[in-house]
Amino acid sequence: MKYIPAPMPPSPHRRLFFLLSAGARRVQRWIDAELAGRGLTQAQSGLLYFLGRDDGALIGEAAEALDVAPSAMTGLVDRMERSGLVERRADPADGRAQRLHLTDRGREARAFALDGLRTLNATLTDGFTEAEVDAIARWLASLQTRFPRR
Amino acid sequence: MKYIPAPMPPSPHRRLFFLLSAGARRVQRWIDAELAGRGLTQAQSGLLYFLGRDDGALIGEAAEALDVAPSAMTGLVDRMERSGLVERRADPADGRAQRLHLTDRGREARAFALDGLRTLNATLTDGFTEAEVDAIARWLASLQTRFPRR
DNA sequence: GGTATATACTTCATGTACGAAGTATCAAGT
DNA sequence: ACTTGATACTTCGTACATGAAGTATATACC
Repeated sequence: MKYIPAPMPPSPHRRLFFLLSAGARRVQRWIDAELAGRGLTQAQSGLLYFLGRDDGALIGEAAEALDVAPSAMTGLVDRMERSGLVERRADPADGRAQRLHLTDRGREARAFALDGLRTLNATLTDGFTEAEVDAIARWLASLQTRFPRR
Repeated sequence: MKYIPAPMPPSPHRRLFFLLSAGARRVQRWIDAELAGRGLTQAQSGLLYFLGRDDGALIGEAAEALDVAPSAMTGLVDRMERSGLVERRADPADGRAQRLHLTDRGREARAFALDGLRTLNATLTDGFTEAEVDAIARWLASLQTRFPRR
């Protein structure tokens, strides 16, 4: 007997929350697949994007800009340093700080990743009016203030 | 020098996608914290919810309903079986199948979790008009069809 | 009945994320 | 100079998610 994938029941208990987390995972999977050819991932594209604008940023700054925990950024940088996309350089003025820099490979990868992100963001607004997109964006942005860190 | 946590730059490259994944993580963290007192997590609340309606479902059916990979469901069930919330029972008619059932503790936990989910979903619509919520819900639901599995 | 394919699930390797706790360094106040 | 506290980062344990590959059982066809 085949299971019919009903898009999660009438009952509203899980409604918006479920749609949000399931939707985010779907999109993430899609961009991950898009980037996989170059050995990149969604999270890595975020750091590449950020460092293209803020080369030499601290790990904590990158974590804040991408809204992840500092410990998550440590791991991300570890993996990206291993694959030669970024490098850590000790800050000469502050013994605690590690400044992040794109490598040449990182800059190439970034160009590729931004292409994918551009396409994705265009697709995401497809079929919705400007007013709707605006409401959606405001709603998503409001989550940042309504569900604060800490 | 203090880093000003600009909510991710003017450039729209990462705009909606970033808001979506960051927003989903924020909300997830919030409900995880809410449930942590009872040793529950967001993902576990999903399975509790589902089994309350579909007790005796197959692992694959649960995976489909919650939109996760079957292998992810295996792990989730492992953890929840360890903490005594659900149990696997071999299907007498099909040697491959494992039917999932809530335990008594699972049923209690479910009631608690649904409370949190109810509150969360109410909060999520706060401050937005019915038309806006409708657009948001339609947009989120559209992700399922626009970014299909596989 | 015997083989081929499909199905249900598990295992493994990898990536991402969190919080709590640890280390090292810097900055302030005394 | 000496604590005291804040800051920058790392490490550790846990949870969750994926895809690829494996095992076992069912089913369909000849």
